Amino acid sequence: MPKVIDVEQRRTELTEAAARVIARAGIEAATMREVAAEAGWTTGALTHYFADKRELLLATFHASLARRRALRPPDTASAEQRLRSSLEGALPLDEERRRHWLVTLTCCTQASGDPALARAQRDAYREFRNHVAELLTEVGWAVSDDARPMAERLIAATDGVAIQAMFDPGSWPAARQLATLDAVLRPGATATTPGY
Amino acid sequence: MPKVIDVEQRRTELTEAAARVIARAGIEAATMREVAAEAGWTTGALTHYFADKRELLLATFHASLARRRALRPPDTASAEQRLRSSLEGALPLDEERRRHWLVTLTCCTQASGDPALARAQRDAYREFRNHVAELLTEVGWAVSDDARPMAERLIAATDGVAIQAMFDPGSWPAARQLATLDAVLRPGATATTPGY
Amino acid sequence: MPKVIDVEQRRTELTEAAARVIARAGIEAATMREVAAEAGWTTGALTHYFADKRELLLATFHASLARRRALRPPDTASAEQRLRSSLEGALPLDEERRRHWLVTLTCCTQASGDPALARAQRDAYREFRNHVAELLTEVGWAVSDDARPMAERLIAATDGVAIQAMFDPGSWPAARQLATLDAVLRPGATATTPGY
Amino acid sequence: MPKVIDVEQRRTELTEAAARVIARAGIEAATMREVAAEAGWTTGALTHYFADKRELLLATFHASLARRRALRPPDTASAEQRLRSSLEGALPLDEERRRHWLVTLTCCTQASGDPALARAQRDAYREFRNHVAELLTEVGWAVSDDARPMAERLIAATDGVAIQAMFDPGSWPAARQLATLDAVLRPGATATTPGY
DNA sequence: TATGAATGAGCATTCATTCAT
DNA sequence: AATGAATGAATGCTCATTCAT
Repeated sequence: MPKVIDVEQRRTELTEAAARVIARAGIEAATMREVAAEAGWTTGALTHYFADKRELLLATFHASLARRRALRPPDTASAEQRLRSSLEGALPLDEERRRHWLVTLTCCTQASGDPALARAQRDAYREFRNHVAELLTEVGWAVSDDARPMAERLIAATDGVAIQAMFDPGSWPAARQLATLDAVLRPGATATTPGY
Repeated sequence: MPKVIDVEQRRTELTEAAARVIARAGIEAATMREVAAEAGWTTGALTHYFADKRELLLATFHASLARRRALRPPDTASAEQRLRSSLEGALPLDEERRRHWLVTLTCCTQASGDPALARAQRDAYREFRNHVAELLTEVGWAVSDDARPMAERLIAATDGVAIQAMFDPGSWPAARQLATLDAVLRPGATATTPGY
Repeated sequence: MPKVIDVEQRRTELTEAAARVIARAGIEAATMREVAAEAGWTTGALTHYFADKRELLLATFHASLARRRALRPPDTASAEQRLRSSLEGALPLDEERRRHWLVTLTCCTQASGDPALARAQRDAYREFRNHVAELLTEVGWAVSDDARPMAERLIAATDGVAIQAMFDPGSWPAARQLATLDAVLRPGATATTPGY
Repeated sequence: MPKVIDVEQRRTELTEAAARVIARAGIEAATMREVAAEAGWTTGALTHYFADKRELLLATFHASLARRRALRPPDTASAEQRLRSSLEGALPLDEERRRHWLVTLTCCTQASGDPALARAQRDAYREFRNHVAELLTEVGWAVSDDARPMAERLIAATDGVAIQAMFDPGSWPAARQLATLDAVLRPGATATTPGY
């Protein structure tokens, strides 16, 4: 009898290696050889777990898209804590989260030519939006129909900070990203524009 | 006497072809052959205007990054109009602006491994931030030190909508993106969260 | 005690699977994986019975070359019947015989670079020639020195029809191949060319 | 302006190199690298003239199939000479003709899985059969309906010798092949079997 | 005995690049 | 200025083979 292998764990090992390579050097550098080397395997091993490169990349993107969900805190936490935590998961506060943003953005740029990828990306986004909307209702900041647009505004404020932090990491250390998120979440938060 | 060629115009032609290919099929599909074909030239012609592929891509990304600036309305318009117009340039309202977002995001994912690209991207972002801050001062919504953080909040709100529109175009037709931008810009705009 | 396996029978199973693959899709398609799958085994099992691919193919070719001999009718039949039967075995009258011609021809094209194969092929041919010559003597159509050239003419007439049937199966249904063989074998057969 | 190249001649150079490799070491050895090296080029050059390997092999087989026709003597020769010459073209009398038989047989073994190849092979055979039939009529050995079956018998006798010579070259030096063809072509040729 | 995980060499093909024209 | 022939180093992928189980 051959060795017993945990196929799912091995696949995760490999997609995480792929994510690291994509984040470090871009999608063009994510060759089968390079990903295999990053994971500590040979090319041949990769093809045992993924029929071809497309399948490897699709799995890598799916894993990255699913990550926001995976990082959510347990339901035992307060709704407000869970809301903040979900949004923090969308900020490039450390190397790992920065990596996942890079993989997500790479996924986005690849999605143009790949309907399956476009669908995965859209569904992951919608799921996140619904999740935030539910938490807003739970917290009591929104009721029914208000929840979705408010979720969109919150996600916009967060992703907007995230994008700026991706474009200019020097201007956006983690503390500053968090402070900005704080200001956005503080009850009675200042309007985007001063209004009067 | 050799033919007189407008070198800059030819380079622009070629980087725009590259941008179209990148937006349509991703950076991996942006081969010298493909870009040349898209522009209606042969591979050899490309190498007359760009020493190698790296230079072509760098020029393509630079052109895309410079675009927000290029689309700004003339100074004859009112400051408020110019502010709105600058921000609208950052929304994927049509195919062209969607294309430029794809190229910008591709640039971002490539910047990890390319300091020159990272610098270009950071500088373009800062220039945009300063531009928005200046307009906010001009409009009278901000004074001195307030201007930059307010510009960041505005850009966050705009880029955040843009990112959502990139991830889920179906949910974000142009009208809805514009309406969201309107709400953000409206004097006395509602806070992100309901506040009091 | 380990299972008792009929090694020879297993080897035959496997070489027949190899022959089917070669006939169906050519020698290039005859990979270890494909042959194993055709036989209903895994690759690893193949290596228990054949040290490597070369050995498997050699055995496959040997088996195919030996086939004309294997199909001969028992000695109890009349010499004339045995002669006809031997020659019929060299015509692609059905799928199985067509398959064996394909394997034999594949063997022939491989023999150029493989002296062992060339020798096996030559010996099988000579054995067949001697067999036909003996039958011709037994039948009384030839005596001593005449037998071999006459056997060669008979084999030429048969193999020549076989080759035409391989090249253009549509023109050579089994009945027509047999009729041609009949004409060749009929006492007082018409000369190849009309002669006088 | 780039170098002017005779594309057809270059393609011929390359298919002849492919034929040499196939004849020398079999279809499996006919890799792009090996064929390119045989022709004195690099792999990249091959792909300028053939879109892929399939196209190269198809062209190689077509060229080999067309060869019998190419070797025919001019129409100025007597019909009998032309008949003999056409049939001699089908005997592996020298290295070159032996090579073409190997390529033809390889083509035959590959045709099973490739309808285009099967068609090319069948058509080449039929063309040859018609050609021989016409010559038989011209020579006066056959009239109308007799021509085709007689052509088939002649081709069978020739191809049959050819196959035996391919299987056992040691037994079939050129002189012996020619002598056998002589006997077949001699007016009043001895019947295949002794008859009465 | 038989499996299938793993290897690493080799395959067809694509690519950026060079260069004679 | 522009071409496209030619190069040779990748690339994704397949393969025969090995070996722990």
